[in-house]
Formats: sequence, structure tokens, C-alpha cells
Amino acid sequence: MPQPLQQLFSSYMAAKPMFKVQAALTMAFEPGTIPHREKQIEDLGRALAPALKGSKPSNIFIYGKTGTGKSLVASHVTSELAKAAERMGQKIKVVYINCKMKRAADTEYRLLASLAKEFGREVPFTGLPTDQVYKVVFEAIDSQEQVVILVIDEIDALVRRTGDEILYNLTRVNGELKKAKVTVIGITNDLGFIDSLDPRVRSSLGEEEFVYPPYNALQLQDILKQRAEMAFAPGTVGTGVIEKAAALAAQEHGDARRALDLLRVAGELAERKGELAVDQSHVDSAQDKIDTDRVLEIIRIQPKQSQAVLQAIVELSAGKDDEQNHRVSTGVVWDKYNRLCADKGLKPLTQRRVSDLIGELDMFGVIQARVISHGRGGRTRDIELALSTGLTSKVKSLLSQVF
DNA sequence: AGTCCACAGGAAGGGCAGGCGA
DNA sequence: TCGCCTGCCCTTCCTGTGGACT
Repeated sequence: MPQPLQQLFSSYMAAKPMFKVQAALTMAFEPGTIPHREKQIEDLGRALAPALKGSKPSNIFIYGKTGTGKSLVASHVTSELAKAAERMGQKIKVVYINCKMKRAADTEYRLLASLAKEFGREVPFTGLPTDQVYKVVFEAIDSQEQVVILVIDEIDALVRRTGDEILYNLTRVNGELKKAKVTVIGITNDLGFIDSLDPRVRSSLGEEEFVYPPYNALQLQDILKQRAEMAFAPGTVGTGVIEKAAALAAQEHGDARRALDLLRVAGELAERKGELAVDQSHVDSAQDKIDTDRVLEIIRIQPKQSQAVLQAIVELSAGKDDEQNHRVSTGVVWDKYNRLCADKGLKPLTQRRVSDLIGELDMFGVIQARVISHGRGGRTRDIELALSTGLTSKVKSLLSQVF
């Protein structure tokens, strides 16, 4: 092995470690206390307390933007509840399901299959009629006297994909159960979500509603201080680092997840450079790195057709500044995409489908597509790349590897 | 006020792969 | 092996629409 590499490894091992417990800077980590969510914890606890007497708590809906502590509070309160129940000899089972988890709970069937699994029943990945899976799940739940608290995180993702029938069925489940009782806690970051539901589902699921406000910069600082103390070795966090990470995250609608990511990545960058402490410049670099990594990862995992649509948009945006300065509309993208497909021997999709793919890319934040009417020029989307110049070139080289 | 464009976007359904029980 | 069921991706067909133009 070459000598420089040996040196690198030795100095890496000799360096004082920056992190004590790096996991403390992730959302999944549960700190003992949750700052600035005392009221929300108490409210939720109060709402769920009837379960300790064996009665069914109201169904609950929790709203709040990303990183406002919804999932954290829900998991904290439900696990404390489960502990209390154990102490008091009451049977409470908490099931947490995240609907954004690919291939776990993003369709009605998969959600039911995951539920069945939680209760120790195996259901094949696919193949069974849905009503049979419902039957398996209901039987499993009703196998003993218990209160089941079903926490469905990112519930809007599930409903968007599969419709609200599943929620209707879940909220009506109590009529069919003899021994067990089921309470549903729905968590979403889509504030308009409940309005889009069937009125019957809305009234039964939204028996209690809580809205979690975003954190402000000062609150984010408290959260970061608490986590940084657990995560970093003493004296490794420079002055102003926490304040800066908190301020940047507060600009993005008070997202605690973002704040934690910034701090963690800043620490990783500093450690990789072999520095003794994190300083404010590392937070800036972390901001860039997080954005870049997220976008590139999204693009990388897109299906080929979606990548081809993006490639068409990238090429059109590149030619936008010179003489033609044409609008990039759905039709223009579709033409370009068709030519690209012909070049690469890819079977082109219909305009209808491409229109949906454009919508998806917009949702991911890779492009910006606004529906706009040009009068007789028709109604279409105005499409532009939503990437910084540096990122655009990285995206280009990523796409050129694919095509 | 009416027309008309270039789509948006909803609804229905086809075809496929994965998986079941008979 | 066959018939049946599912999710997923896609096409086909359709109605709806904002605003420039007549």
C-alpha cells in the first residue's frame, strides 16, 4: 500500500474524534426531552390517556410542516403511554407506519400487509384479494382485548396514491371488532389535506386536531444545543455554529430536521478535513452539500423516461439564452423529448404521460413548472430548471452517464 | 360576448409481473 | 398449469380552462 495512504489512516486514527454520538443529530434519535413541545406532548397525552382505562381514545389528526416535531412527539407520547400501560397491566399496542417508506406502506395493500406483520401474521407481497387481507388484519387485531394505537405518518402520501377508502375502513373498524379497540393518529405536513377527504372520513378521523407551529430561530438553537451536547465531543463546536445552523433552518420554515442535518453534515465535513472543530464555514458548505446530494440522488433514482424528460428540459434551458429565446412549454419539451428518444432508441411515451412526469419533476423541486395561459397561445406549463449553475453542470454530467 | 388555442388533468381501462390456491 | 387477484405504468378518451384575439 502506498505510504501516503498509510499516513492518512494513521493520522485519521490519531485525530481526536469529533463526534461522541453522531446519531443524536438525526431525526430518528429520541432525546429524553423535547424542547418547545411541552404543550403538544401534554395535549396528546391527555387525548390518549383513556386508553389506560381500556377505552378508545378519539382519533387524532396532527398537522405541521416538515421538522416541526410531529413524529417525534407522537412516538415519545405513545411509547411513554405503552410504558405506563405495562406498569398498570393494561394492554396497549402501538403500531407506527410511515407511508412514505417505499415498498412498505405506500399502497393500501402494502399498508395492510405491514399491519398484519406487526401483529405476527405473514401476508404475501401481492396476490391476495384486498378484502381477505383486511380480514387477516382485523382478526389479528381482535385476537385479544387491547387498545391499538395506529400511528400513520405521512398519511397524505397514502391517500394521494390510493384514495381515502382505506381510512374510511380503518375508522370504521371498531364496529367489527369484539375485543380490541383501534385509535388512528394521522400525521401530515399538508395543511389542506383534511379538506380533500370524504366528509365521512373527515368527521371520524379528525375527532381531535392538533396543529404544530414551526420552530423559530431561538427555539431551533435550543434544540441544536441539546443535541450538540450529546453528539459532539467537548470543545469541537465553534462559536456561532449553532446560531448559524439555526438561522439557516429557520429561513426554511423552521425545519428542525434541516437544522440537525446542517449541523451533522458540517461536523462530518470538518472531520473529513481533519480539523479540530466545526466552524461557520462548514455550515455553509453543509448547506450546499445537502442541496446538491438531495437533487442528484432524486435524479439518479428516476426511471429512464423521467430522466429523458429532464434531459430534454436541461438541453432546452441551455439554448434559452441565445437568439431563439423560445418559451419552454410542455409541447416544446415533448417535441425535444421525442427527438431524444429517436436518437437513443427509447420508445417515447404519450404527451399525457410526459405531462405527469413534468409534474413529478416539479414536485421534486428539480424544475419549476407553472400553469400559465397565453390566451390564444393556449394554456400550458412554463417550465424552467430550478437548479443553481453549479448544480446544473453536475446534473448534466449525471445525465450524460445515463444517455 | 364569443371563439379558440394548447394544453391540464380526470376517468377508465389495457397489459404486465408477481403471487395465490386449486 | 390455470384462473384469479393485486399494484404499477401507461394509453386513450375526454372535459375543462385562462386569457388574447375577433
